[in-house]
Amino acid sequence: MPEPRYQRRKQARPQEITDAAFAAFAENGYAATRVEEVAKRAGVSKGLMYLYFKTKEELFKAVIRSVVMRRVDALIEVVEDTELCSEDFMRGPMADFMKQVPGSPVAVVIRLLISEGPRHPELVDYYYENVVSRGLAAITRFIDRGVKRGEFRKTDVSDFPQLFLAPVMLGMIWKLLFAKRSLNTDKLIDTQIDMILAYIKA
Amino acid sequence: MPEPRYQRRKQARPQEITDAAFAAFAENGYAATRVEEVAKRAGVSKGLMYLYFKTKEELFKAVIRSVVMRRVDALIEVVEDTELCSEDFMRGPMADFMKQVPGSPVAVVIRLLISEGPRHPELVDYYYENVVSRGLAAITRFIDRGVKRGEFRKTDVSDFPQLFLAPVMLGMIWKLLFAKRSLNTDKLIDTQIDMILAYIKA
DNA sequence: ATACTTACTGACCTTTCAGTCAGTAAGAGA
DNA sequence: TCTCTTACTGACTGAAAGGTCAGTAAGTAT
Repeated sequence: MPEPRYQRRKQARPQEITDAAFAAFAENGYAATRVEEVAKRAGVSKGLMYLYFKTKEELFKAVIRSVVMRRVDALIEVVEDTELCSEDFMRGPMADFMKQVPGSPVAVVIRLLISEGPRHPELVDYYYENVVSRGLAAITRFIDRGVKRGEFRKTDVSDFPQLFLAPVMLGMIWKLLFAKRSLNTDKLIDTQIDMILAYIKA
Repeated sequence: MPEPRYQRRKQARPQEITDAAFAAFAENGYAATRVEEVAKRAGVSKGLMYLYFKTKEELFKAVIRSVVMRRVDALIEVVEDTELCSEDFMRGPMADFMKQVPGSPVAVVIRLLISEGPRHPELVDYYYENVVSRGLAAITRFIDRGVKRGEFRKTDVSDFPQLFLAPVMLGMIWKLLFAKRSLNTDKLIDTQIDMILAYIKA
């Protein structure tokens, strides 16, 4: 009794392929990754790829979307539900969240968007609407709440929630490019938070 | 008397080709740019490309190096030669320098390095040694000088000159990806400088 | 003018890879 | 057990693009 050459798994395939593609794109980028390589990683034939995704580009979009889907709401929920005072929240859960981004799949998505984004504007829009925009809005709400509570002064910081992202972004890029020149991303983020607090505390 | 079909310009060619390649890579990225396209922009035949650069990859490296060469020393000189007090310097020349980076060729180089860097480690090293490392060192010296003069307190900021780069980096990425969602990069940078100053002033 | 060197051209070769499709076998249904 | 459906395979195709090279003509020396 010969063991079957393959199993039919219509339901599970898309995820499996998407995951394999994510790993491959993460290592080599979009252009340099061959569809056949992804197929191999997914334990599937090249032909099957085209049953589930019409083109390589469709696959790419699916990968981005699948990563985005998974962990958009983490920060937002935490921000809205906390009972800590604003300073403790920033130094605690928010700092933790920020520190964990540079090593996460988000970093890979950013890299892919930087490389391929200009030729996939709808994808960039999608990412902006679903991640960036909502994340920034959450931060702004948090700051304004602090102001309303009398914990923070009214400052420019409400208009530039990007000040929170900046060290995270830098940490990400640093890790991608200069992995071997170590940078203490955690401490960098802590210092930025110290600075912001010193600046806005009432 | 027919006008000549081409001119011989052995001396000038490399620059011309490099410039054309920079423009093409800036628009479409490395992988999506055809060598023939670069040749066309440079007003040259495809064959000639391979007389001056052995492979497309060599051309890529030459492009990065040529951009890096041109304007490394701008910041560093200014930092060393100024006679302003530290705060005025940060709000003046330093801020100006930072604001002008996101729209400069440096941004393109960063984008190319993020996309292609992982497969060209020597190039990343080259960039790190010649730009990043020297830039950071200059900032650190500047901060330490301020401390020595009694203008600044001794803080973590000396260890994280990246705090100055962070908003610049974010501004760059933002411009590359979200060009149409405007962000006032200048004000973002000013605010970061305000924060840093508030944090470190003696 | 003439001969000579070499920067330059452009047609061609070769490889690579996205995308196709005729055929195969897993597994559900009767 | 014997269909019958369809998820799946893998050899193939066509095109795009990196790289080559025999030939041409711009410029130089005599």
